[in-house]
Amino acid sequence: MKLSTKGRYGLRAIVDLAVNQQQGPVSISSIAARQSLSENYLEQLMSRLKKAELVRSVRGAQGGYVLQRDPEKISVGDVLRALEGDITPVACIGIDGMEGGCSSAHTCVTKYVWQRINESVNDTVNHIFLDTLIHESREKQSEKIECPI
Amino acid sequence: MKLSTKGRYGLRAIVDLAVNQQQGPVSISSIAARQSLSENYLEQLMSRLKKAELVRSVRGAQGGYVLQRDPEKISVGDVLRALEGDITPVACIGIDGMEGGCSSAHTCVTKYVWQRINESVNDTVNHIFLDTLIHESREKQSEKIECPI
DNA sequence: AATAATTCCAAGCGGATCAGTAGGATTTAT
DNA sequence: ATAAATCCTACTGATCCGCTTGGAATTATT
Repeated sequence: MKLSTKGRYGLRAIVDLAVNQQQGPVSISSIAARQSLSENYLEQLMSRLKKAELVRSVRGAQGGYVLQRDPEKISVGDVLRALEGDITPVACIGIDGMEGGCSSAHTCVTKYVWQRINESVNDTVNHIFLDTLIHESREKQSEKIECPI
Repeated sequence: MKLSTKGRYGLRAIVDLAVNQQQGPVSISSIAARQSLSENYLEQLMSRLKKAELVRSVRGAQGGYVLQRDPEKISVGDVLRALEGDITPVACIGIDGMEGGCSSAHTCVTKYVWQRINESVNDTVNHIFLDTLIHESREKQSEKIECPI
């Protein structure tokens, strides 16, 4: 029931990107440095975010990535689904139609449970947007700077 | 973000157990047969449920397992935690105190997200109890029997 | 035009975890 | 005494995770 590093690192990365994109495209190397992530691995995560049309890339020197939508229009759910592929708790909920090859889908008692879990997770991640995380990030950053020690 | 087969099979198993315990202890072999599970594997799952004091075992011939509490007092959360060990979405939420060894816990922006996901999953699984699933199972069973074909 | 900075792409790889097997020891109803 | 059951531990094959490697393509800067 754990989120993989794709989701964990990737969300941190896109928040970092959102916070730092004022001065133009944000490079993988700068995100990796600030967030202590492997550049090569992060590259693969950005590729997923791009494929999901959450970010846009600028190639060549001084290139990098920019958000493709306003932060208030990108939900954590969008980001996690782009990174993890499918965040349903069991396979039979995720795939439409074939129900994950489960032969007893219509008599399956526990399916009710998995659906409820799935709904509650979706409700949560679909209603947290990047702008909220950005604001929180800015506050924490200033806390850091104002630290008396 | 997937539940392992421990949680999936185990919940099915304990519901099966609850439905069939009227005539005395329910054996692993009978659960395995009804639910199409490996006996040896199921044995390991029952061992976890026993360690968590959700079921009680009766050894020897005609032995098996019985629920240790009333079905309305066993939540799906109890069962899943017994089987999966820890159903928090990321490690830093689960372990008290040390926060999973994360050095930047107090400045971590995404932690807010993981906490919200964790709360919503817990809210869901802690409020579904076995008696609900038992009733549903009985209904589906009778549907099956009444099937015209 | 050359260089350096960058994204893009595909393949490989060690380690961990999962799902299940195997084999036997112990308990107990019949 | 036997058979039916739980109990316990160790092993194993497969899969996935997290990450690395190596290079090709693009483009701003000099």
